[in-house]
Amino acid sequence: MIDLKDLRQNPDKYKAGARAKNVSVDVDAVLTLDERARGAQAEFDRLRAEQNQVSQQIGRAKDPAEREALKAKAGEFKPRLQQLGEEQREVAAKVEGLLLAIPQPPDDDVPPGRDASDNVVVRHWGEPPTFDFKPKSHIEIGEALGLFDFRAGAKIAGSRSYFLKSGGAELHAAVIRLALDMMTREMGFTPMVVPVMVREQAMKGTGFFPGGRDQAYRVGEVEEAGEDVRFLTGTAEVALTAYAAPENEAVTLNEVDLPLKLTAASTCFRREAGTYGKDTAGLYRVHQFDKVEQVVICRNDVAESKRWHAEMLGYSEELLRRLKLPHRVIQCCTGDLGVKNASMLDIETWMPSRFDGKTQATGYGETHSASRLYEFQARRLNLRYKDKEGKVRFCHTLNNTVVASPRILIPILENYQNADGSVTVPEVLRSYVGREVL
RNA sequence: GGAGGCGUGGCAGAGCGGUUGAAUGCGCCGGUUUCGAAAACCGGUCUGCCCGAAAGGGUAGCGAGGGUUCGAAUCCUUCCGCCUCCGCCA
Repeated sequence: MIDLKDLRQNPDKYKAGARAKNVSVDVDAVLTLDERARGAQAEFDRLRAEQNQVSQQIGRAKDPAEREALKAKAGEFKPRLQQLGEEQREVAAKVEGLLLAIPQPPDDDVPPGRDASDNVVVRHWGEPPTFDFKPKSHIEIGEALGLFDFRAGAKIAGSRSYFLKSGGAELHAAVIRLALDMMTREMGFTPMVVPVMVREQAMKGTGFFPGGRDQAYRVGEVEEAGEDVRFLTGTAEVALTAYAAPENEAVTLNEVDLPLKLTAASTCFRREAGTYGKDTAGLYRVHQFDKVEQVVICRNDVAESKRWHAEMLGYSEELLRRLKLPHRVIQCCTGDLGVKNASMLDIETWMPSRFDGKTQATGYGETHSASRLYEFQARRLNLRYKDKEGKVRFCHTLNNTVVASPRILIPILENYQNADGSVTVPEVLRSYVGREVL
């Protein structure tokens, strides 16, 4: 949610922002409607003030006849007030609806571009390995070693489903555990176990709805709101970010409480609607996976947000360095940001099976995504804190993947494969897996 | 699944149709007092929107939404949450 006041003052900023993000919105329509809503509100307030005065006289009046006369007088305000109230409510709801769709303008440091092809490589780490044998894909490796079973997955749960087995399941648990341990023991994040089935309000508040409604699985038998309907989250970001937000208007946080550094491993559910035919084989694009997510809720300070963004990106890079997986950092261009981000950096990890043998860029697959949202989510969630001067302000929120598995198993299996078909377990995972070779 | 109760400011807790943004206590901030502190005393202490340069004023808000009424924290209604008892299941 963007700031309506700011939209009034700087409409061009938001028009340009939407254009840069390839989102079409009618900013002027919002402003026109907003003006109407405020007009109705102002008149309502004025009339109401008059009515209140008369009403208070009724309370004080002793003489019954006088009371009746005053009642009649006060009653005259009613129809007009009702009409104005209705108009105000109606128009305000429309404004709210439109406002939800207006994207957060990209930050100045985001390169302009149409889509993912205009993203900018920021840095590389590690050299893609060369093999003196014909390297296999993770699918071939895993099937040969009995690490997973796609046929059973499809039979039991449909396409894009899988079973992890023995070494595959162990490797999966190991990366999740490694990531959690690093974030909590070394980076000072608070470990959380969070709901993955949430109310619509949490999805809206974190900015996934209304835009991403078709990406979420809905749980519950009844259509009507309030009747046991929940949504499965596609990331722990939803619960972790909404965690600190009160359901009422009350301020819960104080500046000294910030920053909140939260991490959670959670199962993530994604419908992957509109991706038919894309990455259909293997572990790359699946409906259900586990992910360790990091969320930071900090003070309303652009410089601090930027610092955290870089910091959080660094944690994920650190994990990949420990796993010794070659990767590169991508600054997403304006057109690739989505509605809610001010800036987003992805990490892509080397996956030999994706490499076309010619263009190196083809060998990298997305494994991480670090978002900087400023007030966007906090406004929707009403996530606020009291600063040192006692002023109530919206928090800033950020999030980033620490690791998502089984997707991360693709680079692990493919980069660590041996000529004999076995896979060497990365050193940092050995204590978790309990052996050196799969 | 059935029956009942509850939801008020940072916290505790009154109010149950009339000038109540809301008594009282605690906490917090400022002041007086003190060599300093405690205690005591005095004052202040919510948020959104609108008007205003500001001081200030108007309006809305007592879990959330809707309704009744000249007027609602107080009545009705739907939803959300919590608690107690019974049933069911672990």
